[in-house]
Amino acid sequence: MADFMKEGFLNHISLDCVIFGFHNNQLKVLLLQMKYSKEWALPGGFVKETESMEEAAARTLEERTGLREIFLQQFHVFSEPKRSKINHAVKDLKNSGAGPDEKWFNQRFISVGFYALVDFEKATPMHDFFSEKCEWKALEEIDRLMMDHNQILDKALETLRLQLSYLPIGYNLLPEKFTMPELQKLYETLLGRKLDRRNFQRKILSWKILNKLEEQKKGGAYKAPFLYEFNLENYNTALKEGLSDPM
Amino acid sequence: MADFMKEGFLNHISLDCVIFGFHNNQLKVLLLQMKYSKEWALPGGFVKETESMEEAAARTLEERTGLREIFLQQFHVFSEPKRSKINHAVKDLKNSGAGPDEKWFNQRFISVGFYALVDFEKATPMHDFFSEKCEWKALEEIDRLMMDHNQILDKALETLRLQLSYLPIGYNLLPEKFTMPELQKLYETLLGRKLDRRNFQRKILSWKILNKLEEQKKGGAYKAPFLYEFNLENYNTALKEGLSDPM
DNA sequence: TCAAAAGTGTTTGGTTTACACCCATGA
DNA sequence: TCATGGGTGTAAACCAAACACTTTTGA
Repeated sequence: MADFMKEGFLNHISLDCVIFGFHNNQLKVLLLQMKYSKEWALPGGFVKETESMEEAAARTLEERTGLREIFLQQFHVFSEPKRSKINHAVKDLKNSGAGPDEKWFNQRFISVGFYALVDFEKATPMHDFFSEKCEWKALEEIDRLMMDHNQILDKALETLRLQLSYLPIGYNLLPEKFTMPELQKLYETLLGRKLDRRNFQRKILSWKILNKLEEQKKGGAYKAPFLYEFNLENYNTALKEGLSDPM
Repeated sequence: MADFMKEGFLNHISLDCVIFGFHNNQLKVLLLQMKYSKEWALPGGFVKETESMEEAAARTLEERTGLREIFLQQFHVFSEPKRSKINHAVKDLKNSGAGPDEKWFNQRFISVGFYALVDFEKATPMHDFFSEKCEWKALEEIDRLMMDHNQILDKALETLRLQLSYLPIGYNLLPEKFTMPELQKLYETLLGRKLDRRNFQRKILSWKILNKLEEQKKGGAYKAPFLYEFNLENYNTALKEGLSDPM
């Protein structure tokens, strides 16, 4: 493990991933708990000499979740010289006797933030060499994170909310088939407020990114809601061209 | 000049600035012409060990224009491993006998793109050590740029257009006092389409970011338009909080 | 048969778009 | 005096927000 410290990875450059999932009507984020300090942190990674940032982020995402071909987007660069000391000094590896890692982690990193939207059910959380746990945490239960990771998370959320108005969201966050109330819950959770059922449905349907299917949910009590799936062709078009135009 | 090659600057990390100005009803961009290859390029820079990316970008902007306290914002990271070879190999410094610079420029750079909006009249274009000219170019007259700088410029424009719908724009791009038709021309140029005079005025005024002044323009033929200035207090509030909310 | 959730349509109000007339100025 | 650009108001169209009734289901 220690050999990547010297060869093959670019100095000074890292990335952090804010991986969002949706479960039990809650927005969740995948976090790692570090081995020594027990601090919680966003999954991060470094960039190989042959990779673009996007490829490095996709690799990191795959290493932590097993997932590929995921919506993954850079949203901000975090570059304060003291950013590694923002919450408290990194007691973790620096004082852990980790040996050759120490030099690597002691350098200054400029980190590119990425966010990803993944299917909670399909992800298999896997921790890395420096952490002992990898878990989904609901937004509300997230407290202090390592370094400036709280800021990174906040910025990711802010970006996600902004994108909600001009990009389709939901594919990768929801299972293949889902109901309109489920999709609405997702939007409500992301926006942090209630939406009108009927107006929501009208608006979403006007985007033509859904295919309506048959009935469902013997499991659920009360009237069975219809199932929908994303119309990937239209969905991807909307991803490229946006849902509405400015001004 | 050559000493920064080794000490004080971070390896692998650079920044490029897309500096927009507005003059003669045209959107212009500040470009450098390189000494040897004669290629045109965006002004770029590197990051000192003690600087954030934002500070490095502000320094670069000041070095090329003499301006400080300018609207300056990161918009994307360009990280393709081969990005320096996208238009054609950098014949420039690599084959120029520049000596110690050669190693520095031959490394792979991950570049953070920034864009700035500046007052054309106040800027004093100054070229750097590697270039022989620094000039404003209207968008239409910009042809082939060095490396991936065409992509960087395109992405900057795209970002600027998006921001137009939720951020106030114009302060720093226009002189202190300006007329409504001038502001409209700016918007039309940025958006690339004509807008209705009356609707435009109503919309802008509803944002409460302008102060109306007295008459003007003995210089101009025909009816003299009113002058406006930005109401900085409201302008800055709008910058922070946005002009409209999504969904 | 009732409570809770889901399906659907209509009314209303605000915003955006389209459009026309008058005024000031220099040629 | 006329062509050009600038100032202003109003009607129509469109979209978003508010809202109510019916259906289904399990208890």
